[in-house]
Amino acid sequence: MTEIEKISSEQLILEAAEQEFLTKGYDGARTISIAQKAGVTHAMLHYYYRTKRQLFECILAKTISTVKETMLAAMGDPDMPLVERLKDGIASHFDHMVANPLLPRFFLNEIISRPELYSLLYERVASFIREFFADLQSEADAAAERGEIEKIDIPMLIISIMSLNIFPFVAYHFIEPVMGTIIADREIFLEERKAENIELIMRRIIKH
Amino acid sequence: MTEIEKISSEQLILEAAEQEFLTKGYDGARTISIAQKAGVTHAMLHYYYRTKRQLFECILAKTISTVKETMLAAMGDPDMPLVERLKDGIASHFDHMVANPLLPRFFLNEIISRPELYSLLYERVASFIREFFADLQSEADAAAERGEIEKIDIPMLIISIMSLNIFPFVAYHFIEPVMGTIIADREIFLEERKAENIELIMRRIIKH
DNA sequence: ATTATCTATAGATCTATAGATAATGC
DNA sequence: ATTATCTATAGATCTATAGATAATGC
Repeated sequence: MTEIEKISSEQLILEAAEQEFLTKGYDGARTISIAQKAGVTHAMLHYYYRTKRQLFECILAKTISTVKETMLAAMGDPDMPLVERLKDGIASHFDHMVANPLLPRFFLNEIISRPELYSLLYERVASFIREFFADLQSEADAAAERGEIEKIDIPMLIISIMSLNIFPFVAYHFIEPVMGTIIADREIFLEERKAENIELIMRRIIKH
Repeated sequence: MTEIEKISSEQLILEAAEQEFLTKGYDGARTISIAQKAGVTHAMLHYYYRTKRQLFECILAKTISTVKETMLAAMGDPDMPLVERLKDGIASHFDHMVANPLLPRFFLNEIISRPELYSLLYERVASFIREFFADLQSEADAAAERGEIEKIDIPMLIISIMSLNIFPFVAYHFIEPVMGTIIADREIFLEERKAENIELIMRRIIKH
């Protein structure tokens, strides 16, 4: 067999499952559809992953590690000056959204709205998020003290950044037709949107 | 019977269905759960609404009219000066979110991700949204001409406002633990959040 | 006489498994 | 000998309906 044909059924099922779960959610996903997409019989799915739930958890694990990478990227470089660091973090975070446009909706629906899953995730990231916030806040306080920026509340600022960066991907289907020709080219729109988000946050913190 | 007991089964089912569909979505909703919540036998649900789908469409109609009201409120008073009008519109929109916190997620998931439902809704609101945008844009251009505000692109500004106002409700369960004590009191947080969103948009358009 | 409600069950749809058969790696 | 795959079907879960019975408004 050539290398190209060598993609295992196990892998094909995983990829099909990712697409199915990310677009339809756990409840809406069908194991039969996954098997069809993967081009294998339905029984194979159970052979490799036993249950729909276990297959879902494999996808879940993938998304959680992607989200962690995104969070890390969004933290920017601690050695940069605060304002540059923020610009950089916002841009990186936005780029991660572009690379994984289906993740936000999936994540908000399947993890956050299920207390058992969410508390599990939360335990893993809580401490390092708190550290990150404390770090940023002290830098922000120092910069404000020096008169470089407005006095800002970091948690509030982060919520603003997340709102601006994530919402367009959760609501893209809504935005697209309403905005009309402005969104004719998705790539151009996303570049403009990224710049706009940075502009908004910069104007919020720069002294006037 | 007293007035209090007089709530019809038909109405009880509708209310239970609203809660079920809004929290679990169409796929996750169970007609049995709805009947249990309503305190009637399962057969009653089919007696009044025939199918799960038809019951869902009743709820859908309610949410669509609520969303329309929200949009109208968000447009603010056309007779006000632009800056005041925007402040007012943002605040009204946010208040509508507070009053209907489950709607954004439901709307984004159940309507926007289903092309057939979305195109139906879109046809109804497209024209009056376009009018609204054109109106705002010409006012914004005039104000920019007079040097009162920055030159702004209205569709982009609206996306920013929607992102900021809607995201906290889609992601509240995520925000709550991450932000920790800041969100100890939901009402206070939401008031602060509303003020912050207005501040962000104002700083974006005011000349510096 | 019409409307509302209940019990019991059919029907439809998915997930999961059993058991036989084919393919593969030592 | 183990791993992969297929067919056929069991099992579980929901939605929907049939048909009998009770409540209600003229």
